Amino acid sequence: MAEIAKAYSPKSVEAKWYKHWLEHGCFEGKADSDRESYCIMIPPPNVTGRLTMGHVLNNTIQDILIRRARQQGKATLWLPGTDHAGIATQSRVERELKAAGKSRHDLGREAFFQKACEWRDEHGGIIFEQLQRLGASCDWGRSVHTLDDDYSNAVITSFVKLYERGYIYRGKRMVNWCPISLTALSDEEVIMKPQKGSLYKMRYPVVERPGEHLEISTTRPETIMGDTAVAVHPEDERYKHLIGLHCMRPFPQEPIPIIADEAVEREFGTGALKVTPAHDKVDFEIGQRHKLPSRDVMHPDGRLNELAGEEFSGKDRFEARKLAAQKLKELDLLVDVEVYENSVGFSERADVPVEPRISDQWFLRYPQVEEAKQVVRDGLIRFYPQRWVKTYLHWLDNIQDWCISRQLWWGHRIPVWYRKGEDRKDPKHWHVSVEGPSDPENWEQEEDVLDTWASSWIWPFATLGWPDSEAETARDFHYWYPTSDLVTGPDIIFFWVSRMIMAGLEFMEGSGLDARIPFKNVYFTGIIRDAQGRKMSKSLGNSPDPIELIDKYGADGLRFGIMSIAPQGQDVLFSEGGVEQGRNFCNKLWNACRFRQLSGDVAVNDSLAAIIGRIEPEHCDAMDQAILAQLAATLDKVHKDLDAFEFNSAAQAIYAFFWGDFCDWYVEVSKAKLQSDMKRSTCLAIQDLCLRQVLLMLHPYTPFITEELWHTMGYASSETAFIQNTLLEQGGDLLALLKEQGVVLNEAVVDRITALREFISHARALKAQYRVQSKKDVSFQLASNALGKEVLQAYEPVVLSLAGAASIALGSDRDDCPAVVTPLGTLYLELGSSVDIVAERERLNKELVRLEKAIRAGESKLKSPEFLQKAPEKIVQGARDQLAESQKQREEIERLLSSL
RNA sequence: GGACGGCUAGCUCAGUUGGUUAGAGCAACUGGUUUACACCCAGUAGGUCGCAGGUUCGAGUCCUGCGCCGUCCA
Repeated sequence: MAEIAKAYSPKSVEAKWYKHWLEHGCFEGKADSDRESYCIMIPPPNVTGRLTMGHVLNNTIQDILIRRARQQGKATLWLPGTDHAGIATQSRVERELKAAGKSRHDLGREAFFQKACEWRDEHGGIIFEQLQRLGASCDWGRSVHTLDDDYSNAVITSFVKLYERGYIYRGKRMVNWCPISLTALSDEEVIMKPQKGSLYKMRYPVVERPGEHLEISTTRPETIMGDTAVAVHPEDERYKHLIGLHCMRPFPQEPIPIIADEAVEREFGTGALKVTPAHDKVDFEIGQRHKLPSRDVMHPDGRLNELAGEEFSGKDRFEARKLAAQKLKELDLLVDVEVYENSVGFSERADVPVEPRISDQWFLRYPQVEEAKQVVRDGLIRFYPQRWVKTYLHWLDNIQDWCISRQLWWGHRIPVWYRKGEDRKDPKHWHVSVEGPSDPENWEQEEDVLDTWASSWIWPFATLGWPDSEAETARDFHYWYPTSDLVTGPDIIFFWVSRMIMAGLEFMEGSGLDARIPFKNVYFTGIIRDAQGRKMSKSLGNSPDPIELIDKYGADGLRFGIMSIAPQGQDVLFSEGGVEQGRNFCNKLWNACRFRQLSGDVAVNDSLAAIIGRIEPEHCDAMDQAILAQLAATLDKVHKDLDAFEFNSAAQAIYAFFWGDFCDWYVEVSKAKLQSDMKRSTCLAIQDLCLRQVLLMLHPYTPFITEELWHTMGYASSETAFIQNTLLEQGGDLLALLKEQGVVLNEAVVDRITALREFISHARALKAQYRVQSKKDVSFQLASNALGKEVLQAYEPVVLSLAGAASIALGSDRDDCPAVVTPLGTLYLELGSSVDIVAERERLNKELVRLEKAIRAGESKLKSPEFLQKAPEKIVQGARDQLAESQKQREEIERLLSSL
């Protein structure tokens, strides 16, 4: 056994073990038909991304799950990977080009793609190194990127299959258009934000009735030029007489019909709506119903075009808004402008208002919608916390077709070819296949690429080789699929989770839904926020660099810290204090092991049975039994919590046992016990046992330090016997093994030790209150009850050392020293000087007040016949016992007070 | 407008089917070079459980209404 340093220094330990683990293939997913399979697919981070606190939380949880699965003897696979992040990556590369005075069009499609690949290769993969620093036990050899050849093939195959099955169509539709990225976006990529704007009230002359006007409200006067009608509600008495007439669009001047449509909100503005089918979703639908022409007055980049008229052509949409308002004023058509707040959709990536725009796009009608609802509703897939089920089902109930095409060059190019010289709109002239047409010279491929999410929704099976059956065999597809748990944020429940479920159900074969679902449990993490509850963002500069935190506190410290402050399913308010606590915890663990080493060499530690074999039942006293019982209870609690994905509850249970029960109590108790030759070896065996189980329980949270200590403490049977391959017992297993050894835990023992611990606390408090230095051994006298006498006689050395006492004499009542009522009797502190009567009275009175309150409550409860009649016997008896105890203590305190 | 979540000690949060005197960590305060650990030890203080009703022998916990904060959907 090696010497252990005084303070834990994570740096070298972490690097050393990660290297060992990789060298010995610890994380390789190996199919094993004798064992249950357990598989997690990483939510692929952006290939050029850097580790964020969100990743830390998310991946620590995944690592906890997979490491625990190993401790349960399962065959495990945690498959890592990255996605190409279409818009994000493309705009980064374009920005770089722009700095060099070029655009992607200067390069051309092929060269641009090449350039983007280079950029990706240069900046990519860093996040993997960072995840390794965190200790993530992924099978790196299986890493997948969404633009890998075989993954791309899977993406294209999925498109072709869906097309063949009739789910995909091309159409000129209203889409969310990003004027910066120049691409369509899906509804999910649009963020609604409240905006302060103006509501313009203006009047359009009614053509057929000179002198009469129709008042119209709009927030977007810059689209006036695109108006092709004015709509009112058919039931609106104010306007009924105008339906069928025309009014004059102010610029460019042209009569447009006044129509009736139920989509018009009568209460909004004046109740008359200008209809611009090319620039608004609702207007587009009205236009369809009334066969109105579309006037698209905007360029893709948000500048107005020629149709808008000379004055407006070339102006940006926001500039045009001002200009249009001004022009209305000049024409004396502007009635009023009021301040108005409404929600405006913003492009998630470019953070500018999206422009509803008509364009040719590819759409997907979602497959397997009903089945996707069913599998979650019926619990084939479980959500943790469960409440997200409602959000999920609500989205599926209101599902809209998915715009899957993007006007980008970075991504999977849609596998559709158009016959040269023919009408692209007519599917008769299309070729849709994975390989492409055999006579490519006669065809032009679709320019658009697929939405990144349309490549990542097949992640759970495309990473395992689908659709290539040879690859599936090589990667043990059928062993790992369906995967076990998915860990992700609720913000991508629509983007990703629901879509993966539909994809799994659509593409996987198998009779039952349970064979086709992509995963069985979904754990939704919270969002990491700063201490003020704000989201972490680059612009606020409030997101700490996890790698700096690892350098400062160690990966284990960061992991344990974040897990103990992360409430279940709620957002996490990050503060460095939590990480510091994690580091401190690791240091405490380190020192507990170090102290164990300083206490004496161990005999045999390399199996649980061997350690238990060292316990001599006849020397296993109440304190030993109590800590063993607490250990067994903690094991059960940790298993139960982790089964329910309650990570911080399990962490707290381990913390409380290790720090509170083991270090603060049992190790302190041991210091006296180790003096006794008789008790020594049993005590050390129990310490070894506790530490071993603590290391095992902790290993999923803090893999590095536990592996290190596992070896230095001799728990490993060899260099390469890693802690991850040791099964973690249930409490019952431990009790059974102890029983075989002849150690039977008496339930009452824990209560007795609790009473003893309370007694010690009282003794220490008494000393502290009288400003006696805690190290100074003082003399006590105990007017003991039966329990006190027994306990004191049995454990005198321990009690003396823990209370910091030179002696505790059994005696009778005193009236010349401060006293405290304890479960073992009334304890007197011999001061040698006179008692501060005022202070003592104050102290005792306070205690008296507390007791009287409890007694009043107890009495009134026990006076109520209904309580006695209706409450369970156990509760009634408990109340009686408690009241009796309180009354006894009150009498004692009253006696002490009167003797002062 | 709808849905969901939160409101418990100065701060962050536990509190599982209603049951004995509502807990922990951090911060604060007092004292401490104990046979490991100051990244530590001992102790003290701090709560009308958001508000108002209701059900019940008994409510932080269940029901109803309201308020504030947050998220998502329209």
